Amino acid sequence: MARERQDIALAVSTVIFALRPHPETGLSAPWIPLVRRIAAPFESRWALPGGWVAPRESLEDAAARNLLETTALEPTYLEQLYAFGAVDRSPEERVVSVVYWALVRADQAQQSREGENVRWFPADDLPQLAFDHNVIVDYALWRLRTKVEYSRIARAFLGETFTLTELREVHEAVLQKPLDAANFRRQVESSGTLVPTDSVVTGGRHRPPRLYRYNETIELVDNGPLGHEKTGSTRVVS
Amino acid sequence: MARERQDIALAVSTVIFALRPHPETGLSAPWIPLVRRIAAPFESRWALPGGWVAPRESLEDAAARNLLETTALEPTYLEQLYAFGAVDRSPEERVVSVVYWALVRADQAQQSREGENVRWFPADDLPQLAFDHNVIVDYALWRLRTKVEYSRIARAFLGETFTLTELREVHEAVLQKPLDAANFRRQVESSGTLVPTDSVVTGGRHRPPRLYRYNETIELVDNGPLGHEKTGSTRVVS
DNA sequence: AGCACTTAGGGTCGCGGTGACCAAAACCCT
DNA sequence: AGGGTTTTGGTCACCGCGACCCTAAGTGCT
Repeated sequence: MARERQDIALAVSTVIFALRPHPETGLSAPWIPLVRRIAAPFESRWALPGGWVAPRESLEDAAARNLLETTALEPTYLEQLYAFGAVDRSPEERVVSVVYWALVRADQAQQSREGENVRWFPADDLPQLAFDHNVIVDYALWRLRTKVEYSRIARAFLGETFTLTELREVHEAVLQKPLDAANFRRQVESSGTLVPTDSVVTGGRHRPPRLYRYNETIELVDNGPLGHEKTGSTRVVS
Repeated sequence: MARERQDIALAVSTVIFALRPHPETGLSAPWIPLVRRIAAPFESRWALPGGWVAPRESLEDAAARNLLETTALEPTYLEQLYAFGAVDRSPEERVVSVVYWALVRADQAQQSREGENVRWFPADDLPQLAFDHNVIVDYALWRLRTKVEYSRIARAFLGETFTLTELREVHEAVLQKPLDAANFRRQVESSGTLVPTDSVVTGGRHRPPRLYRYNETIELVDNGPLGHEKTGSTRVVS
């Protein structure tokens, strides 16, 4: 089964989500960082951060590396989204892109050097992007919204401990709709994914809320075909 | 952003499901075809059908083509599963495999020339396969089972029209558990995905069941990022 | 013809989860 | 001390689902 030269370039791109106040509503909403292309094709258009896969790194490692290089971000969550392989996605060259999606905390997003070539945009209000990247972002947004309801990815937007209101606000930001505080509490309590700590947060002019942490002994519903083993050198911080 | 030679081979493999009676229980269950490798690495091991992506064909087209070439099958359903890209998946060469999963009807599976190099196995009882293919099949099976509950993929195992009992038996075969006939009926009826025809099936020694067909006007819940547009020359038969 | 048999198809009922809404608790600030 | 604000718990109607029962309508046998 000898193989001829394929001349198919293998790229990795990542849709990175962080939560920030939306410029219009003022409510927290998903934002993503884009990089401005400085070469053809689609020169000067905004595009997803990405790059080529090195010969001796896994796809996930490539995604994490490109993320770090272009936006200086280390995600708290990273998952494969889809492999895009239409023949005419890129003019001239044949490029297959394996796209990942990632979540970062707001404080991490602050650190990312924003400038002429990297800028954050509200995920629901993007300019026309290079390649098929608008379609990709829409799909990533759909996955984020469906998955936040049955998985535990909201933790990736939060610190080690958090109040139920903070967790609820993450869900509200992702789903873009208000949730009943009391019902939300019961849901997460009965799901068993949360463990109450002994501490509460004082200082607000209201009843001090309890701090919770995630129950590490519970499995994620769906963490892909590779289960839990981290491949290669990727380290997902908790 | 000049790119060096990557020397990463891009392959496509497919997990093909058909329903057949299980050798032990006798009940209908998922089977998949495997091909025997005739070259290193993993020579003489069973493996998923697949091959290299041609420079000017989409990933989906490549999957459909390899399917046809190796097993003479045309799937009624074809969807991307995952891109596997660990560095050491294949000894020697660096191979990234975009894996698809497909559904074929039992009568189609009959046609597939079975022989020394192609054989069907019960999906839950496989030998040790080449590469990471055991993991891949397990993941595909998981996807099939979760998706049959909220999507309409069961139609891919059936003909144009079918009775509710036939549809239920497909679900039972996939989920490997019996379902209540009355409750199943209400579920699919209230979902609106089915349209009753005027015909019934006579000949059985019992009340003749009505034939149904799928409601084409209803959208699939999740058909991937590319929506419904068929890319390239892939023709998925109905 | 009539009866037995078999599957189709419909009815009922209890349970659990969800959402809408209300009420109390606990803290801060004035 | 009292008002304001958020947390936290309670109630209740509703819906979907599963378990279970019953009737409908054919075939084939006697």
